[in-house]
Parts: sequence; C-alpha cells; structure tokens
Amino acid sequence: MPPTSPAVKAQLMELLAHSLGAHYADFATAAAAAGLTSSQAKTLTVLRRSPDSMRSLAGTLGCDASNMTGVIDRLEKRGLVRREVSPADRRVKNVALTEEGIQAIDAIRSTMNGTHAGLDRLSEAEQTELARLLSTVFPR
Amino acid sequence: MPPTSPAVKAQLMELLAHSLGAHYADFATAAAAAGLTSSQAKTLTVLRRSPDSMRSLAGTLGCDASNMTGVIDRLEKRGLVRREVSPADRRVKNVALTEEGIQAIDAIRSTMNGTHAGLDRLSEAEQTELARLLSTVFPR
DNA sequence: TATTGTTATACTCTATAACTATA
DNA sequence: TATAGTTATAGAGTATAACAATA
Repeated sequence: MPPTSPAVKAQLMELLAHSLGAHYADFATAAAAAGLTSSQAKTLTVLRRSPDSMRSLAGTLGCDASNMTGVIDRLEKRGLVRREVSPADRRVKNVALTEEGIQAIDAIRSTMNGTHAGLDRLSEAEQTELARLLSTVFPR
Repeated sequence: MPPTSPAVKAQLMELLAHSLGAHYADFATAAAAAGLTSSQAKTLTVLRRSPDSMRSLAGTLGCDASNMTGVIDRLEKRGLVRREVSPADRRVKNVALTEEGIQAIDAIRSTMNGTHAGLDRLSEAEQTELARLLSTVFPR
C-alpha cells in the first residue's frame, strides 16, 4: 500500500466501518438464530481453525483471560467445545470444538455467505465515494 | 456497484472485517483513555451531529430503547449530555451534548485520526489480496 | 518465582415485560 | 389505544485482584 494522507484513510475507514457495522449485525443475527452470542460465535470461529489454550484464546479475542472461563463454560455446557488438559504442560487446558460445535459455526458461516449484505447496504453515493477513496489508497 | 460473485464479496468482507477489527479496538482504546465505554463513545458520536430522542438513539445504535436510559444516565451524571423535554411532545426527551461532551468526543476522534491503523495493520500479502478483490468488486 | 486457569467481585451492556405519563 | 421513556429483572461480557496447581 503506497503512502496516503491520514485524512483519506480516515474517510475510508469511516465508510468501511459503516458498511462493516451491517456485516457485524448480520453475524450477531446469524449467531442469535443458533442461540449464541457474538462472543460465543467468535470463539467458535477461532477454534474452527485449530484447538487453542484458554490464555491464547483470550489474546486472540482481545479480552482478559478470566473472561474465557465463563464463555467456555457456557459453550462446554452446551456440548459445543471440550477442555483437554495439555500433556506437555498440565497447567494448560486446550479447548477444542466438538462435532456439534463444528456444525454450529459452519451453519453460521453458511448463513453469512448467503447474506454478504455489507457492501450492498451502502447507498449509490456511498459506493461511488468508496470506489473513489479506494482508487486513492490503492492506485493502479 | 456491478454484480459480483457472493464468494468474492465474502472474501472481501472477511478481509475488511479483519482490518476493521483493529479499527474498532483502537476506538475502544481511545474511548477507555477518556474513561468511556464503546457504547458511551458511540452514543456521543451520534449526538455529535445533532440532538436526538431516546427512542431514535436506540434505533440508530441498534439496541432496545430500555438500554438507553442507563447509558444516558451515566453520561448525564458525568456532565457530558443533558436531557431536555421536547416542547412539541412532552413524552419525548431530547438528548444533547454539553460543551464537555463535545470536547470528549472530539478528543477521541482526534486520537483516531492520529492512528488510522486499520489498513496499515494488514500484511503485505493481505493488502495485495485486498487490492485484487476490490478491483473485482469495483472494476474500472 | 513465574505462569495457567479459576474464582470472587463489580460494573456495563443487553433484551423482555410491566409501568407512567402523555398523545 | 398507542407511544416515549422508565423501571425491574435477568443473563452475558468485561476487567481487576487474589488464589491453587504446576512449571
């Protein structure tokens, strides 16, 4: 990405934030349809790639480690994840998706692929403005 | 915006979501530095444009009207906003920023303009991929 | 001593339902 | 009757501090 003025980037981020707001709302709605909160669904998304420790999960999700206990407790109670003591370090607990957990997050992602409403929700004027800003930040 | 395959849009949204995630984190950090939560700062951002009723605020922020009571209570207690009974309809309360409220949200937005780290945090490979996807969604 | 996960605590956000003042 | 705002209630997310088990 070539150097661009902060003002242009700020405008771009603001416009994208507007669009992404709708995207996040869609994600929350899709999660709610599965009886999950955004945090729970986000956690499943992270675990979809590979099992992870409580501490590392907290880091990835950007929250304090103490929060993960409650979030994982609720997911485990519903059978979507399971805790496994690490053989290498018995202080560590690796959290992994169960078959049910995989199905739950895949269903949400499938719903998201069907909506992809983020950019479509921008008005014509906003789309034009977005294209203009993008051509400035990513010139060709 | 011309028609584009859902798969391309989904990829684009995912990449932008990654970037915007950092943007939101920056916003939350800037708000926290001012002793405000994200919800409180977002509320001030909305009010920065013009005063608004409790109900309308809830609609804009995408939450239930009952939530606004507590959020506005806390902002009012800190002298950042004030409630005013609407002369036209005495059921309605218009919420407006105080001078302190204006300064608070302007400080946060100023900090954000200084960071604009959203796009910059993408790796080289991600930026290249982003440019490619954008040229597909916004052909020139 | 340092680190991992948990617990205890407190605050905020959030939705639902019931209530009041007004229209 | 309908609407705007509030209150009561409950669940979830969040951070801080203190703790036990393990390294």
